[in-house]
Amino acid sequence: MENLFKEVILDNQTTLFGTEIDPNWIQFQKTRKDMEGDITLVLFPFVKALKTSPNEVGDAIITLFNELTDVSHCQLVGGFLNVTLSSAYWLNRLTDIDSTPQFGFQKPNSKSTLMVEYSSPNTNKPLHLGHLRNNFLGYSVAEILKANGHEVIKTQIVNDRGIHICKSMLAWEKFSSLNEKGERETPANTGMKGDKLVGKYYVAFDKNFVAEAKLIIQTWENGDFDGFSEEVKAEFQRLSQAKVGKEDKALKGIEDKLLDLAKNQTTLLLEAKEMLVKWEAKDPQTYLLWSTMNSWVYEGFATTYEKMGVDFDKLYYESDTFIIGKDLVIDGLKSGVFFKKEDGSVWIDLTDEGLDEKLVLRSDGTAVYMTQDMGTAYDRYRDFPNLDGIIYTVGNEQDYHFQVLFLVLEKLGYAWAKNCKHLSYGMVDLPSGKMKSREGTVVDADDLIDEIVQKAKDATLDRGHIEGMSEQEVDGLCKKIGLGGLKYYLLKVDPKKRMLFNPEESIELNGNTGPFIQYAYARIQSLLSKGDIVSMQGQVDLLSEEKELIKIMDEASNTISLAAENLSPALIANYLYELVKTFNHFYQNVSIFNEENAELQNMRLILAQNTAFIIENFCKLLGIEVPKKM
RNA sequence: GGGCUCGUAGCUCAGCUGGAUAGAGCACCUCCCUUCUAAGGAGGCGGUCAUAGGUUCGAAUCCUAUCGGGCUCACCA
Repeated sequence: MENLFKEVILDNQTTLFGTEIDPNWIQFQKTRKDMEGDITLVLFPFVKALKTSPNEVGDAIITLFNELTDVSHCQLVGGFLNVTLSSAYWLNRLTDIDSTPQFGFQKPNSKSTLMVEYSSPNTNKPLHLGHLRNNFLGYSVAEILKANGHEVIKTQIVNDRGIHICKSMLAWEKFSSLNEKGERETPANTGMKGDKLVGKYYVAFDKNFVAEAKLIIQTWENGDFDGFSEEVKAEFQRLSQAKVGKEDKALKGIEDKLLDLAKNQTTLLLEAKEMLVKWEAKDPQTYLLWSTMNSWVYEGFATTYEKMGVDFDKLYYESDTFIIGKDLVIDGLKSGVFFKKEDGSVWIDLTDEGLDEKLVLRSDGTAVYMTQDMGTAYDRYRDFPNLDGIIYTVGNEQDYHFQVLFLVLEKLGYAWAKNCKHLSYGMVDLPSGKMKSREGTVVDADDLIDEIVQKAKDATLDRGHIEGMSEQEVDGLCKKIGLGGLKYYLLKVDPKKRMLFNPEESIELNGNTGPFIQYAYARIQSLLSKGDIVSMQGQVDLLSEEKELIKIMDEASNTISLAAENLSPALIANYLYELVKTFNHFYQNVSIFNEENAELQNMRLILAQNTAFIIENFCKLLGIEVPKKM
């Protein structure tokens, strides 16, 4: 309609205004809810340029619009021209929506192949709340892109390499208790989830590591520096001096540095480092231990991913890609993109781009984070030569890293680098503050899901209405409700914003929540089962509630495009909430089964049917399941 | 200190490329279940859109500065 209005105005511009006008003056917006009308034309640009009054311009345009069949009437309110569209127009829109299979989905002409990376955990500890936001975001963005007609490859990069893995391995060898058969703890003989078991030893490493470091500080404080270098001694004395007279934060900062100094002197860290060297040299025993413990973790992750309802098409491992990255560095050295310092370390100079110099290879020739990410990207484009872009779902603490990575790839001459995007998201805070693994304030993903499903079950049993359902059905239902609530809670917030996770609120069933949306869907199903939909003649006058519902449905396809463009499932989530709220209002105020007018009743059923269709499919985009009964 | 980012109701969040009286939910207060599921609906209370300037007919939105929170500037990943 906006295009039609624009066309009509431009066609008659000289007769209307006596002069040509700038098409940009014609600005439309949705009419405010409290005003009568559907589309509003803003008249101020005309007023300013033509030096006339809003009423003069408005009246001229109104005479034009009144001749259009779909316009019911127009109203001028203080510089705004509110146009009310006819019932027939809205009924036609509804018919269009209703007769378009997969309305809003699978848009043509947008076909490209995109890779979406998400999750990318370390293999030394279980998944936590932060991973949940990451996974739900990544999965959802992948689904939204698919709905826009893109080919999508879901992937992750598994951080299976590095000192952190060695720490778990070492701790397991050193601290695992033996059972009566003389075996160390395994998932099989303890029944523990693999990732939890390995995580337990990572924690054990840290505990013993800190204890050893504190002992070392004690010996230093006693003046005993046997076996330590002069540099360490000097640094200890410098820090001890600095402590004098300091309080609170400043004191803690120095004590942390002191602890770090001592940590670097522990035999435990030394042993972990030795293990890493052995691993890089492919020492058979170390390699076996590494692959065994990693396989435990993968099994544990698989369970969690299944519970979360996410999946992947192709996995990448850092243990593979860091080698590719090293080759890229050698090539880049030859072509002059990188340069070598005296100590042998390799760097890239990005000062012209307003960034710093960045290390891409250590002086000992080993790979850093940047090296392997270069390798991973390269590997992906080698596997999928027709890839049009990669979307990295990674926390915003790595904004700088990705800025550099994409720039480095571009400098290496890869044209695809400009199509790489970092889907950056904010941390998840708890009411008690930041999550810190060292302080044990991390919310475990499995625990959280179980807890939330249990709460959903409590609420469901409390409410009743589950007569005739088997215990299995009730469990399945509660899983959908609990997980739906959790996913919606984490997705409804703008990804880039830091968010607060309130455990109480996340399981709330009222208001802007997942269960609210699921409930509306279930209710519609119950309505639909009571009436047959036949056809629509379109001969009725619409109530404002009915128009409102059609209007919001009409925005569906636009919302999917916007969400894909902005990589923001939050747009979908907030739209869904609007739709459901509008439907609830409609449902409460309009009788659907009106025996006096079969035509009206049928149209209302069609409205309900399409609302259900949109809810169901939009929920799919968010990874949320909708139950038919609640 | 440099870069990036955020600051909207008591709390959690919407507010698209500048447009009318700033929008929800939670919490608090009133109402509404003999009509298809009350996990619902209607209404009320609650705002100097961090602050100060600027651009504009018009600013929560754009620009500048300031204040406050976060992230980041590692031969960690």
